[in-house]
Amino acid sequence: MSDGNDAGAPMRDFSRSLPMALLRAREAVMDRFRPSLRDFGVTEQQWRVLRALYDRGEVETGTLARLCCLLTPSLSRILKHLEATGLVARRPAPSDQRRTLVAIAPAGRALLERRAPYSEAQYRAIEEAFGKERTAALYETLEELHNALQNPKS
Amino acid sequence: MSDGNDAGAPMRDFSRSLPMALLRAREAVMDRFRPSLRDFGVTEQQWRVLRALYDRGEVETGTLARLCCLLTPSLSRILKHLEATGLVARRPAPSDQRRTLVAIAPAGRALLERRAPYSEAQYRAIEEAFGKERTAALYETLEELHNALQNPKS
DNA sequence: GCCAGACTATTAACATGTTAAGTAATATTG
DNA sequence: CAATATTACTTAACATGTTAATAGTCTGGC
Repeated sequence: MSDGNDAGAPMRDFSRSLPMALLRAREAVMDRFRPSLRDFGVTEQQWRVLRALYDRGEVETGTLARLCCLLTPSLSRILKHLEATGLVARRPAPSDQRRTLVAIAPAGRALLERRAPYSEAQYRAIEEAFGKERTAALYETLEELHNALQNPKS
Repeated sequence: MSDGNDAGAPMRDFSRSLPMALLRAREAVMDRFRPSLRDFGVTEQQWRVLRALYDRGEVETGTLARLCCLLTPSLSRILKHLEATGLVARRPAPSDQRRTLVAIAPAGRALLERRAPYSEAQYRAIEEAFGKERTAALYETLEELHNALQNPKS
């Protein structure tokens, strides 16, 4: 009885679905951020890309995908859009022509700095509603869950 | 200084993004479930719909959307697909022709019961890797975060 | 009974999630 | 050094996320 072959185990209640619980919590958080994203004309994913580039400078596409939790096909389309609107710039890596380096463009930096205060204001509201210490503890817990599931023991 | 108008506040590090932290954790969890979803030929969202209907019986479309954390346009397409493949059944509500009632079909129930053991096995693996108590505590925390953000205080 | 307004579900349009296939450049092997 | 495998990115195809608009249906005031 090792890999799902136990018809006797009762099915857990749907409310005890870990993916659902994480999704519900995330949606509750995102509801606070979506209005200003919409006002500034960027999607959640486009914002993640700009945000990562702002912190990290010029990075490869693959690295950027990992940083933003995006699959490379999605990122490919997103970068095409961001490049067309002048928010980021792409160039081939000098040492390896397969790789692409991406950097935030001045217009992207400007957009990010204009929206950042609205985002920070929502973070303050969330930490006030849920508690600063509990919020910090949740970050820890989520990272530990992520780490615990990264290295399968078998 | 109430609604984002404080250019002096430093921008938080990208690693301290709550949506990102929740998303990373969720992806780590979903990586455990995706293989069997793929094997059984259903998407994550289709599974959520079948799972909710299995527990709740016949429900209205709007209720189902809330239960599954789906927007109604997405659910509309998903139900069209699930109905075409014979996994669910739809009928107009007798009392109100605007509403649609949805129920799981025998084929849907059968699919769900075939995959459930694989899903439960992954839950056991997750609880073993992360700790049964910590997992239970995380459910609590996520629900409380959700509740804290539901009723804006102002 | 009729009609303006509200409600429910769907459709439309564009962006992303997901998996598979394709393309070009680099690394590896014989 | 040539054939092959590997790597990095893109494209393709289908499903969903998100917002706006549409099409029936119901409710309440008249």
